[in-house]
Amino acid sequence: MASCLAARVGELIDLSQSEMAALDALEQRERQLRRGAVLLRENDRLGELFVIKRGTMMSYVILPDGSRQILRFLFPGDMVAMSGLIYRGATETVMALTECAVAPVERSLFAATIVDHPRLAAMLLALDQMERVALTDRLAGLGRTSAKARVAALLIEIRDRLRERRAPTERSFVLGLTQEEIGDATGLTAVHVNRMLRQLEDEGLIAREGGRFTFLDEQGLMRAANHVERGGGIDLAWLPQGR
Amino acid sequence: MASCLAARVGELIDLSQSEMAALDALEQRERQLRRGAVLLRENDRLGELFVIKRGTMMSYVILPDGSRQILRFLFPGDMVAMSGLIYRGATETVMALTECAVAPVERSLFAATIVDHPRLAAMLLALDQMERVALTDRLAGLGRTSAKARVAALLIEIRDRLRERRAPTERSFVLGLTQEEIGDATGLTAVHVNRMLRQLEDEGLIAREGGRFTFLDEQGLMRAANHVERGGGIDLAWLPQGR
DNA sequence: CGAAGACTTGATGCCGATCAACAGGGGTGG
DNA sequence: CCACCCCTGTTGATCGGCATCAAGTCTTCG
Repeated sequence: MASCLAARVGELIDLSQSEMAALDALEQRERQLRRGAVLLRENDRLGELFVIKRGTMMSYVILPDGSRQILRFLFPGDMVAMSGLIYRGATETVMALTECAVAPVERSLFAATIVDHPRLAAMLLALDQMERVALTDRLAGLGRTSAKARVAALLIEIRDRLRERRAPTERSFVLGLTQEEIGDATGLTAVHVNRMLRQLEDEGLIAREGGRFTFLDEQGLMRAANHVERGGGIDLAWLPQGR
Repeated sequence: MASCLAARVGELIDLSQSEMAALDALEQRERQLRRGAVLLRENDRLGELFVIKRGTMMSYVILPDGSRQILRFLFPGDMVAMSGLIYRGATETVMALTECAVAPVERSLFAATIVDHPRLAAMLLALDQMERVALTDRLAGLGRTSAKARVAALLIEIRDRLRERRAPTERSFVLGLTQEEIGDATGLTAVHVNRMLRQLEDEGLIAREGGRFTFLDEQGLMRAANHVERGGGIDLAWLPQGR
């Protein structure tokens, strides 16, 4: 399929021909990234933003004391470096977790798309809000939940994101993260992440073999994670007419 | 001044007459809130969003175990319940910290504004990004910094937000939060917040009298907070033409 | 085959939570 | 107008969760 952005947006609304063409146009160019490659580094000046076409990435910041906080995991159809819309320098580092392909988008082209397609502008705002809610959920997790809950929540989040684009029938999935990375995302040490995974395993909530995870007791895992379901009720009736 | 949103956006770009009128139109209605009043509760169905006109508010979630995580503090010109653009139910509770006035905005009017004024739509995206960056900074703080750093960072953040709209010359400010609220924002207990404030005081970084704070050693406080300056370099040259 | 990275497990220590007690103050009702 | 009470702030004592340090295994890749 041509446009990953169109696929993402198309799950929420029916796109017009010209809207689809506009989104396609954003992803004309393509750039390959090898596993571990850095797409952009904090404070890099950047004149473009990116749409992820294939693979998974992550973004993070490094604090003065050298510790790392992973901010988000990125999947096909996600936009990267949107904060470049306002800040001159990148606010986070973005790195490929797997082989990836991204589409660079000039800011001027982005602006033109907003002007020509108001409904797409509204959808971008809406997608931003979904991401903001995901961020606040994680914020609440970091501030107020136990180590076990945070690890469980991360497993669920990644599984759900992977499912969006793959067969939802798969009983298991490959996480694709080291325990150190899980720790940097959840605010824990790699050692403690290991213990929490073992505990989840001992309690019969998950199974592991290599990097592959299986949820044995999905209900129990959700409970352990303090998981809040957000699916219930998307409402886009207010959107303007498509063009 | 009529429109708080116009004031906020106007700090970043020069608005046209018709853009200013459009933003004014969003804030026609006004609703008063008393200190402690709840504007909306998590899971409330809502058909509108709000612009804060006067006062300060906060938004939070309550976790299954009863603990509270404060997600953001809201000031005049901020938009509330933008996540209502996509979720049918509110994702956070919003409460007034002081006497407040808010302007309810119908989603349909919001949509019309986006269509008529593409540059305003782009600015809303940009403002969203500023907020997203603030959120990720706080995420990194919660995940990776000490209790003292988090409290110091909160003091700086609130001071800066208050300064945007008041005399930047004031040496001191009224925080307007209880220590319990500081704790719920930083992921700490009220007791420990108290100790951290005392420590900052003993180290000569801040002074307190009643609810009024003074920064005695701003450099030292920033260092203690792991503060990252984001001001350096706003770039909005890519924006489309105003109408 | 060697080396580096990822995973695992145990021992110990510290930061921040929890429990507890008391002081001050402001609002409310009698 | 006063008495009471609840909320907020303050400080001490103790506890526990997660970090830190350390050692060893397994895997992967050059």
